[in-house]
Parts: sequence; C-alpha cells; structure tokens
Amino acid sequence: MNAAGTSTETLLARPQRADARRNYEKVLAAAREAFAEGGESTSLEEIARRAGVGIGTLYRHFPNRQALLEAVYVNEVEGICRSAAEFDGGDPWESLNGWLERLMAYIGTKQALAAELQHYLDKDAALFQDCRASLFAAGEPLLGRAQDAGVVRPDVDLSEVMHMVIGIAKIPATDPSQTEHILRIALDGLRYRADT
Amino acid sequence: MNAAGTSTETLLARPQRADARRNYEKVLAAAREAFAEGGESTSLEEIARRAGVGIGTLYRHFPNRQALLEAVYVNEVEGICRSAAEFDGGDPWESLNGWLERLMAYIGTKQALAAELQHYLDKDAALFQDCRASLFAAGEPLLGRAQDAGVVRPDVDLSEVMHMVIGIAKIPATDPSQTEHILRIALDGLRYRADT
DNA sequence: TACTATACGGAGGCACCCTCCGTTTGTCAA
DNA sequence: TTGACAAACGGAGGGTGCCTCCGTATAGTA
Repeated sequence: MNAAGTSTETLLARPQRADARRNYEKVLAAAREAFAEGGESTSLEEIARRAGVGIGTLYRHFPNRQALLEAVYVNEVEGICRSAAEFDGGDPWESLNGWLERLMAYIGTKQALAAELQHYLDKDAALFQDCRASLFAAGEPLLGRAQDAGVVRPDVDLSEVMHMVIGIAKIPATDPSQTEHILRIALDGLRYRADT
Repeated sequence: MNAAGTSTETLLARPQRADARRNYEKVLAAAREAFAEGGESTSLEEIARRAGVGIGTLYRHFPNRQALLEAVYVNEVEGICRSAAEFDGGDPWESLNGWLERLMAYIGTKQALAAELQHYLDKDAALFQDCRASLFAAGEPLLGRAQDAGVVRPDVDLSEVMHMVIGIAKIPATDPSQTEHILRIALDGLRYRADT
C-alpha cells in the first residue's frame, strides 16, 4: 500500500514502547480473527478479551470501532491489489474480467469490507487516499489495456467500474451463482459496441 | 411478522380497540416523519416521544425495530409498483429502462429502504412475500415484453435485474450523475446481442 | 354503573460504545 | 543497577439504545 510514496508505516505509525507495539498487534490479530469468524458485529469488549488486553488499551490504539475495522481491512485491500498482477498478460477483456471476478469473490462474504471499500473510493482521509491510490494503480492498467484494445467502452473510468462491482458484491447472497450471473450481465455492459 | 402463519389480512390486521388503532397510526406517522428527516437511525424512544406514546406502546404494535421499518416502507414499495403502470406502452426497451431508472431514483436517497428491498427479494416471511409479489406483478410485464421483443437477453429474470439495480442504487452517492452512469452501463448489459 | 379484557407507559435489564483516571511498567540517564 | 518518569495499561462507569415486564388506566359492554 505504498503507491502514494509515503509508506504505510508512516500513516499507521506504531506506538513507541515495546508493550504498546505488542498489544497493538495482539488487538489487530484478535480483531481479524473475530471478524472473520463471528461477523463484523463482534463487540469490541469481546475483541479486547480475545486479545488479552483491557478495553482501555484497545481504545488507545484504535480510537473507535471504525478505526479498528479500517486497520483490519487495509491488509485485505493489499491482497486485492496484489492479485491484479496475476492478470497482466493475455486477452485484455479476460484479464479485466478475471480481476473483477476475483475482487467480487474476495469481497463477497465480507459485507463490512465492501462497505469500507465503497467509502475508500470517495472519501478523502489520508488512509482512504492511500487505499484508493493502490486500488487504482492495480486496476487502471487492466481497464486501460481493455479500452485501448477496443473491447471496453471508452466512456467509463475505474471508479465507476469498481463502484458497480462492489455494489453487486454487496447483494445479500442467498445464491452465490445468481450474484455471479448478475456480475456477468453488468460486466457485459462494459463491452464496446459499435451499434447504438 | 410472527410465525403464526395465517393470512396476510391477519398479519396486517390493525389493533381492535379505538385507542390502540389510533396509537398504531400515530407511531407509524411519527416513524415515517422521523426516518425521512433524521435518517433511519432515529431511536425508537425518540419516535415514541414524537408520537406522544410510551415506549411500551410502540413495542406492542411493532415488536422490534425491523418491524417498524418494514411497516413504514410497505407504502413506499406500493408507490414503486404503481409507477410501473406509467410505462406499459411504447418501446419495450425504453419502458423497462424508464421504470428501472424511476426505481433507482426513488430508492437513491433511502438507503434503509434499499436494504429492506434487497431482503424482500429473497426472504420468505409473509409480508416479504407480499411485497415481492407486488413488485414482480409490476415489473415482470415490462421485462417480459422487452424479452419477447428481443431487445433484452432471455437468460435474466426480474429478481436478478432488481438485485442489480438496487445494488447500484445503494452506492453511497457522492455524485448522482456518476451513479446514473453506472446504471446505464449495467442496463446495457441486459441488451440482447447476437454476437458472443 | 360496574366489570373485564385490552391497551398504556415507563422503570429497568442488558449490551454496547467509549471515557476517565488511578495503577503499572518500559525505558533511560545517572 | 537503580531511580524517576513518561508512556501505557485496564476496568469501572457514564451514556445510549433495544427491548421486557408488570402495575395502572380505560374502552367497550351488559
């Protein structure tokens, strides 16, 4: 997540003292684990308990629930960005499609991550900017290549594409194959067509 | 919305005594007003206060927050269904498009309504079934006509189309014109195309 | 009017978010 | 190694919100 030049370390500046740094990591790990298992609604008290720290300690490191969620999901976003590299060769349409499908599958089960991402795309806090920059650095080449090849309509930008995909990913999935079908339909709308 | 499992009339049956019926309406009106003004997060205590009833009274009529939200939004859904009638003539593609655009504009500012709708589309509680049936009765002719005319791909159903549109409507709108552009792209994916 | 089923209302239980502040501990200079 | 202190800890408790319980009030009826 260092597309903007400033390192993540600066933005997330760790606490100084050794025990503080240790506790920071423990809380983050417990949160990641708890959100994965029990859903994003796990209480902060529960997370503090899992981490073996007091609730006060949790709150010194993460001033509120939102901050903790964001810290957890910065990693996830990094994963999404990295996965773009796997699609940098081959057919432009298939590459873009592949990444977006991966993106959706990745998000699918994590409603909270999806909600965060939607905010990243517009909000302007420093951490958001950084995530946004990374996502764009990852996705823009794929989209640009597809547009240059003339297989994707030229009047869309990555922000729109990602909003669309994330919006679909957030559909409460009773049947994952249906959600995937909806994505295919929407992505079909991206294709360049000479007529009309 | 209990599992008593009887008819819809029973489920929507108003309280018997005059004061009860009066209070039911007062709470519903206060809730509608409060959700419209202050966002869907208004507390139930606040709504009871506005309605001039005790919190206990509110809870007898609406067993939980969700039930109150749903009761408020049944009206809104009816409005959406009615608007389908305006599009029953003319070009099939434009008709479907028009209704879906109307649907999205209608939902746009009401995130809570959108969330409810997404559930209506799948859940199977009696009231949901009812809303779902109304929405389908309204939208299915429009979609069917467009498919029969060969302008919409035959492998989509109304459930998918509505999930897609609502998913896009839920995108946090920093710029409404962008959201509308995204909708146009996605709807473009619905068009029938002979090639590939 | 008197009686009863129905409905009212708000105190209070519970869970959660977050703050405050007395206590503990890592760090570093002497 | 030790002493001093800034830094960090931790949990009691304040505030709020959802919802329940039950004593009180009242509409409807004979």
